[in-house]
Formats: sequence, C-alpha cells, structure tokens
Amino acid sequence: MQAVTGLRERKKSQTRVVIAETAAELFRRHGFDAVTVESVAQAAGVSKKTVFNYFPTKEDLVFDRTEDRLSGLLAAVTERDEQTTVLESFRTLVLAQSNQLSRLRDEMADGSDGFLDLVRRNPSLQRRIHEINADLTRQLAAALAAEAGTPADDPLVLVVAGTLIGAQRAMYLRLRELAARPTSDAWVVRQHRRDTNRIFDQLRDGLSTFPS
Amino acid sequence: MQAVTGLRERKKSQTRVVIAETAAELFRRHGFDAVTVESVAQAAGVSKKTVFNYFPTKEDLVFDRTEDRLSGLLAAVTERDEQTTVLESFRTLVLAQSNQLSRLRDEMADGSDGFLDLVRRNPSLQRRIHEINADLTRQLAAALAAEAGTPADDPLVLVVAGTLIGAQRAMYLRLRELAARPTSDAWVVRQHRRDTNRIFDQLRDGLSTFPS
DNA sequence: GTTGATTTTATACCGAGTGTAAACATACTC
DNA sequence: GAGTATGTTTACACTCGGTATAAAATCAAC
Repeated sequence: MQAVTGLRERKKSQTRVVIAETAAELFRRHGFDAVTVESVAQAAGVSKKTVFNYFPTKEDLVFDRTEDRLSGLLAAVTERDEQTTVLESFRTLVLAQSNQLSRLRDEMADGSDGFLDLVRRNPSLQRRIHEINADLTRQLAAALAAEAGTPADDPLVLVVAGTLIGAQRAMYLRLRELAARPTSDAWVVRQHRRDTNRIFDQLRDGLSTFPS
Repeated sequence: MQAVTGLRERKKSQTRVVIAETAAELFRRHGFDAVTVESVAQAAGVSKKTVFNYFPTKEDLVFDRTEDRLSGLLAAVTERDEQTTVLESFRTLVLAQSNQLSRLRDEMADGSDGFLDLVRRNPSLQRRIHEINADLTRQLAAALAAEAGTPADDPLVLVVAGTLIGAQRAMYLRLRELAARPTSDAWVVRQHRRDTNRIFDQLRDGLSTFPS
C-alpha cells in the first residue's frame, strides 16, 4: 500500500474497491457458494480474469480487509514499554476487543449476521481463516524470536506465538457469541473481560494448575 | 471401520487400499500437483467417480492414515493417573515422538523426503493440515472440558487445547527437521528432548517469564 | 436362477483458476 | 502533440476438481 499518484494507480485501486464491494454485496445477499466469480465480474463490469488479477482466489474476495490485525499484533510485541511482559501486552490487546462491541452489534442487527456466520458455514472459508492465522502466527513468531534473541524456527517461540494468536482468536469468537445474546452491552463487556483474564491469568501462572 | 464380513465388504476395503496406495506412489514420484485424480483412477483401474466415492477430496488421498493421532491425544487426557497433570501427560506424549526417529530417517533415506516435504510445498495440503489440526483441537477441547467440568465452548479450554496441539505439532516438525541433519540418532533424541522440555517447562511455569 | 440392493461406470456438466495473445489505456519522450 | 514503450484488461480456450444422473455390473438372498 503506497501513495496513489498517477491516474493508472488511481484507477487500479478504484477497480479493486469496486470488485471487493460488489462481491461483498452479492455474498451477503446470496451466500458465498451461490455466487460465482463470473457473476461477480459481470456485476462489477469487469472480466473474470481481472477479478483473479486482484484477488488470487475467490476466498480472498471475502478477506479483503484483514491485514489490520497484523499491525496491532506486532505492535503489542515491539512497542510495549520496559516492564510490561509480552503476555500482559497481549492481555491489553485482547481486552480492547470489546471496543468493537457496538460495531459488532450493529452488523448483527440486520439479521444478516454481518460476516462471520457466513464464513462459519463454509469449509473453504474456514480453511482460509486457518491459513491466515497460521500466517499471523509465523510473523508473530518471527517478531518474538527477534525479541528473545532465539532463532526464528525455535519451537518454543512458535508455541508461544500460536498460543497468543489462539487466545486472541478464541476471545474474538467469544465476543461475537456474547454479542449475539440479548443482554446489555455492559454485561457483555464484563463477561468478555472476565473470560479474557481467566485465560491470561492461567497462562501467566502456568498450566500445571489446569484443570484447576 | 467395522468387521469385514461378506465378499462385498472385502472388495470395498480392498478397492480403497488399492486407490490409496496407487495415489501415494504417484504422488511420491511426480508430486501432488502433477498427478490428476483421473490419472490415479486409471492407474488404479477404476473410474474417477469411484475415487471420489472413497475419498471426498483429492487431499484426502494423502491424509489417509492420520486418525491415529486422535486416540493418543485423547488417551493423554483421559487415561492418565491421578497425580499427573494434563500438561505432564502431554509432555510424555511428545517426548515419545522420538521413537519414530528411525522410521522417519528410513523414509528420508531414499531422497524422496518421504511425506511432509511434499506436503510442505503444497498450499492446499497445508490448508488440509490446518483443518485437521483444528478438528483435533476441537475434540481435545471437548475432552478437556469434560475433565474440567466446564462448558464445551469455554474459551480457556479452547486456548489450552490449541496450545497443547500446537506444542505437539511444533515438536513433530522439529523432530523431522532434526532427523534430516547428518547427526547421530542419540544427538537428535537429546536435542528433541531438550526442546520439548523447554516448551513444557515454560508452559508449566507460566508465560510471564517469556522471553526469559 | 430370479429378485433386490449396492456399487461402479460412462457421461455430461459446473465452477475455480491459468495461459496466451490481442486490444486497450496510461506514461514517457522528443 | 504524435509516437512509442509499458502496463492492464479482455476474450478465448483450456485444465482440473468435484457433482449429478441414470444405466450397467456386482453381490446377497431366497
């Protein structure tokens, strides 16, 4: 993502947006499987090949805006202050998920269940999610390894990275589930905080007390 | 998997084996992508439809004998004795991976790198691996939840299950990597044990000392 | 053997994704 | 501003994974 200068660049990013939004709309209305790439192309006024030019697979049409997670993740490792451990930095990051609650509830308001419930029903999208998580894990592991001064393929670092990503993902899904319940925002936030702290306390104190 | 009684059943399991072995041989010789399902069918003397009858996807042709992992996994939770924690039970399980060393080195002896290096190069097989791991995680989480007396979707249990599976996988890949080095078996086993214990000690003592 | 249930096959089909070469649009040069 | 180089889109044909369907082959049972 660099500065969009010339006309050519402008048109390109514009085309990309048009395709992504057209696809999102069609998926939302008819479901992922019922929409062919060909139909997305037609609706976007573009050829099928062009769609695949911008999005290497059909699944990538869905996960267009997902890179944001990475920056926050890496920041939690690199931009924390001296006496904060990586674990506690992640606790803070995960706790902050509840800021998204109102957005989540808005998305779910129109019955379309917004996003993930469409994903959850689809095997290939599920696979893509796992792939993305694996990617994030690798990148986090690289950052952790740099931090710890260990080689990038140190198994310990990989496990820790996987655990942190896993915690983040688990609590995000949890938040979505809580958000779907007919309860007050305050209750959801409280419950989310409680679960998050349970997890991070357990990880802090070690797994020899599991199950407690 | 039930008792093979009549002629019909016998032929069925026989056909399945023929297909799986034919596919394995072709994949080993030409790579996963270069072999079409059609060609597997022809080489096995069967129609394409029949292949898909036994194996729902092409990837499943590769991961035919992978269910064994689950039983060991669940046994580590349910069949441990009183004073052994789940964590230590898993440590034992992972340490036992090194028993497979000679088999791994045999597989790698003929330059074909046996199995996983074929998998590692292929995105769709990678995805399938992640899917299988996610499945195992879910099932382990269910067992852990029963153990801990918590609901099956307890985020803490999910995170712990993910961590344990992650540790197992990381150390398995590590063992494969170590096995590929031109060093003595004893050294590989020692290194594998060292890394395993580093991970499980860290998980036992908690992540607040990470990076140490 | 005849009947009935399974399994396999041939065949036709759909949709994702790729290769290629031509048409088109933008950028650059004089 | 015409002409050329460069990048992008398009049409088209193709491969391959996977499904649907109905007929043919195989096995079980009487």
